[in-house]
Amino acid sequence: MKRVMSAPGFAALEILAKGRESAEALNSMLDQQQLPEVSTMPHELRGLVEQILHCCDRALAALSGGTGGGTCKKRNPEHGSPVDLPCTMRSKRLRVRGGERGIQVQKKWTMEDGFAWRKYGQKNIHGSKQPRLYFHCSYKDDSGCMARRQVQQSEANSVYVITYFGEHTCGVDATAIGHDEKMEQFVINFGSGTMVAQQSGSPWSSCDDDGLVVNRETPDLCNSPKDEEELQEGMVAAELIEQSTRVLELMSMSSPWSEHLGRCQEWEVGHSKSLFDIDEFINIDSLLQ
DNA sequence: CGTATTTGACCTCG
DNA sequence: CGAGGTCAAATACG
Repeated sequence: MKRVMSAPGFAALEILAKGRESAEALNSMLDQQQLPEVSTMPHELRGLVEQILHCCDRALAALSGGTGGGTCKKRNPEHGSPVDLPCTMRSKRLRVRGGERGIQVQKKWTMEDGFAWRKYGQKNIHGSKQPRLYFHCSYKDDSGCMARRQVQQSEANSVYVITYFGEHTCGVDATAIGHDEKMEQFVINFGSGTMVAQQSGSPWSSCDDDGLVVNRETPDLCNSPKDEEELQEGMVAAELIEQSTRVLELMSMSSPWSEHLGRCQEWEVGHSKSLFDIDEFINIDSLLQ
C-alpha cells in the first residue's frame, strides 16, 4: 500500500526545502559576484549549485508522498452517472481540493525537474497574468503513478513556482534519458560548454537535463515501484551529497572563493545558513536510510 | 498513425 | 456563484 512518510522522511523534506532555499540564495550570490576572473571556477561552481537545486527538486518530488495525494478518490468509481450527460464526462472527476497539501519549490530557469510529466490542463488564475499549468506523471497510465504538479510562472521574472502533489510510484526518472534539447536549454544558462564537457569525466552516475549523465542499469524501473522508489531516493540523495561536497571543496580551495565563502558565512548569520545547510545535505543520507 | 498538447466543459469547494 | 482542478475531444506533431 501507500508508503507512509516516516519522521526521518519529514526531517529530510524540511532539510531539503531549507537547503534548496539556501542553494538558490547561493546561486543569486553567484549572479552578483564581482570576483576577479577565476578560470572556469565560477562556471563549475555555478553548475554545481544548479545541480544541487535540481537534485533538491527531484528529492523533494521523490519524498513528497504522504501529502494526501494518494488519497484522491474517484467520485464515481463505476459509470453510474447522472442522466443528462454522457457517462464519460462524469465518471472520472477527482476530488482534490480541501486539505491536500503540496510541496512547493521555486525554479529559476526551467520548470524541468528530472521527471517526465504530461500536461493535462491549463488555467488562468484569478489575479495572476500567467496561467497555471497542470501536469501528471507521464507514467500515470502505465504504472498508476499519481504524482502531479502545478507550475506557475511568476510575472516579475522567470521563476517557476512548482507545487508537487502525491508521490512518484513509477520509480522512473524518465526525462533523465535522452533529452538533448532540454540539456542545451540548461547549458545555455551557464554561458559555456563547461557542463557538457564535464559529462564524460563525471564520477556521477546519473544524468539529467542539467547536463549530468545517467547510467541506469535497470531499463524499466516501473516494475517494482516500492524498492525502486527507495533506490531512486537513495540515488538522488547520493547525487546531492556528492555535489554539495564538491561545492564546499571548490569554495574552500581557491582564495577568491574563500573570500566568497566568507561572504556566504556572513550571510549565513543573517539568513538561513547556506553552508550549514549544505553540510546538512551531506548528512541527509543517514536520514534516508 | 500513435502520442502529446490544447482547450472548453464539467465538477467540487468555499 | 466564482475560482480552481480535472477530464477528454479536438488538434498538432513526429
